[in-house]
Amino acid sequence: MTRNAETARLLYKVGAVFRILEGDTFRTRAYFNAATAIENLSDPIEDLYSKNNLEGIPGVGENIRRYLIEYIKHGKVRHFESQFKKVPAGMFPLMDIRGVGPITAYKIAKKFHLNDASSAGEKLKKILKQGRITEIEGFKERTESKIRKALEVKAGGKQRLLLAEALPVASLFLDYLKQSPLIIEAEPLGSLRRKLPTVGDIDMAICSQKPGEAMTYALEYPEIAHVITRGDKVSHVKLRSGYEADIKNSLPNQWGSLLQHYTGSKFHNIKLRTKALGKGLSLSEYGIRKGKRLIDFSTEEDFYKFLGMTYIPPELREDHGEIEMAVDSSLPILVKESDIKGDLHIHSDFDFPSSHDIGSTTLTSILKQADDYKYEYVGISDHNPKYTDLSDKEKEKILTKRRDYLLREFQSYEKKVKKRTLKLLIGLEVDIRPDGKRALSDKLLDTLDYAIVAIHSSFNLSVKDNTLRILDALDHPKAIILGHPTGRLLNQRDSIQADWDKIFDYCKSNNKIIEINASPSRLDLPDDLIMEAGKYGVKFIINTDSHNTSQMEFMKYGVWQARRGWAGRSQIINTLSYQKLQSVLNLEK
DNA sequence: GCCGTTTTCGGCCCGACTGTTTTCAGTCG
Repeated sequence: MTRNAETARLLYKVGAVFRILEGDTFRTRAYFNAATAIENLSDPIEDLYSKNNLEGIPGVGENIRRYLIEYIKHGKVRHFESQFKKVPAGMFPLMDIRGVGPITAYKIAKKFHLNDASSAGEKLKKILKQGRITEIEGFKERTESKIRKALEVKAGGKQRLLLAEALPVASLFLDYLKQSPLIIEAEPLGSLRRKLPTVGDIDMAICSQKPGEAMTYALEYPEIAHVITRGDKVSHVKLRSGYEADIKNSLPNQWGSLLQHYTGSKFHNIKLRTKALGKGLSLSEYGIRKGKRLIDFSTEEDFYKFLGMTYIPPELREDHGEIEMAVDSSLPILVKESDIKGDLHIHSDFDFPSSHDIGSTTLTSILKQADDYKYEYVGISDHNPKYTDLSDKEKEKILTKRRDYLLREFQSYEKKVKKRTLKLLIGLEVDIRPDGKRALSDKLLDTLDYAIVAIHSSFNLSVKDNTLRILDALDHPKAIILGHPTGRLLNQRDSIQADWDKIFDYCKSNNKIIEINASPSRLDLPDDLIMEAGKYGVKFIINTDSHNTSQMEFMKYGVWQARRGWAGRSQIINTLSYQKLQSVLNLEK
């Protein structure tokens, strides 16, 4: 568990205790809100603390901030510890079960003396087996079976899905839904629609004149393993693939309100509704209530327009200032997939002693794919030759051979298609060594059109060392792109620690380009850092890092990621024409 | 406990679904 997740969990626990001890739902909500906000931070909370930035966390006020500082400094909070002693510790793990909140967990833990967090789960299973849950007042057989079912679902649960794993699952579901004449429209919702790099479950909206019948049809989807909750308006199911899905239902005249409501994010909606309340308007998935009148919205555009705002693209709906800017009509015009004119991070199948994996498809098929996408240029950037084991002479030989091979293939492709529109650039992805040296000599670097420098080892260095090694590695005219900057692998490896302000400042001053790596398991730079870099005026390039031709379609994930970071076309250099790109990369004509 | 285009006091997004009761509490997103 990351430090942020641990901190969030602590606050959830405290909130739960206040719910039990004082019945104060608002104080509980305050702690839960703070916990959610910290969970969603992408900077580690200790970094914010050391930069004196804790004030910026929404929902964290003076009191919680003080407790957080105590927690960061000492690993615990005295006030919290004394509160925890007043409830059985076994209640907390029970709250991880769907449908079990603070009060249910407390009642179970209290009744059966679950005073130890580590054994509470096993003890609960035993109690369920013996059918003893009904000994608690107000708990009948249905509650018992609900908890039992939730435990089964939890046991078969999976971690968050990559967006690229979720979209195909969603798309099959959409195909099924759209087959029915009852269903006029179907759309993904939630984090899937906001294009978060990972999503928790697969939410679907359906639009029908006969919502009840449409829901019945949706629940007959053969991929549904079982229905967890079922309603005319909302149902929750578990798919055979192990993933959970929500299905929401709407009439056509309320379709816009429904999409808006369930696309979220939660923070975006809370801000929107709080602001609307000030004008005497109450927002819901059914529309906007003004006094006794409910106003319908069949499109989201009309919904936002009624509130005096321009349309806010789903990728921006995180309460990062988009609501205020939509009121002023000052939202940025975001980059689109059709703006992209090339991809400079593609690995070819040229076979040599490479420091990392080589690509698996020929240059010809890469060029053909690029032509299909109507690109103006592609750049091949294989990994550098092995750093050790090879002499500089041998490396030079390899790189010359590679250049000859690529040019020969390129010319033969041009002849075949009888046109000369697509341009080829020959680059290289060069390792940043732990000490900041590049894994290629300056002399060989000069033979390239450009180099992408990137970290591939020693991810756990200090903030200072990582910052220094990145700045050192960029200090050469050909080392112009910083590849997958944080090195994160979603669900697998955290981002490196570095002083990003310093790096962005350097990039802006020295015309270095930051890569937004579109590989679905990377999506690196993270969205909040894209926003941060954007404030410095740094330019980006969206690259796929393709190791075979089929991965070139990942460009759309990079574009979505850029949009989540508020990036417009003018900030992305691979929206430029080839001529302008040459000047950005300092290429001789 | 948080927070401010009715505010430093007095509200706190909004509604669905479930279970146990018949008007509501708990949980979820």
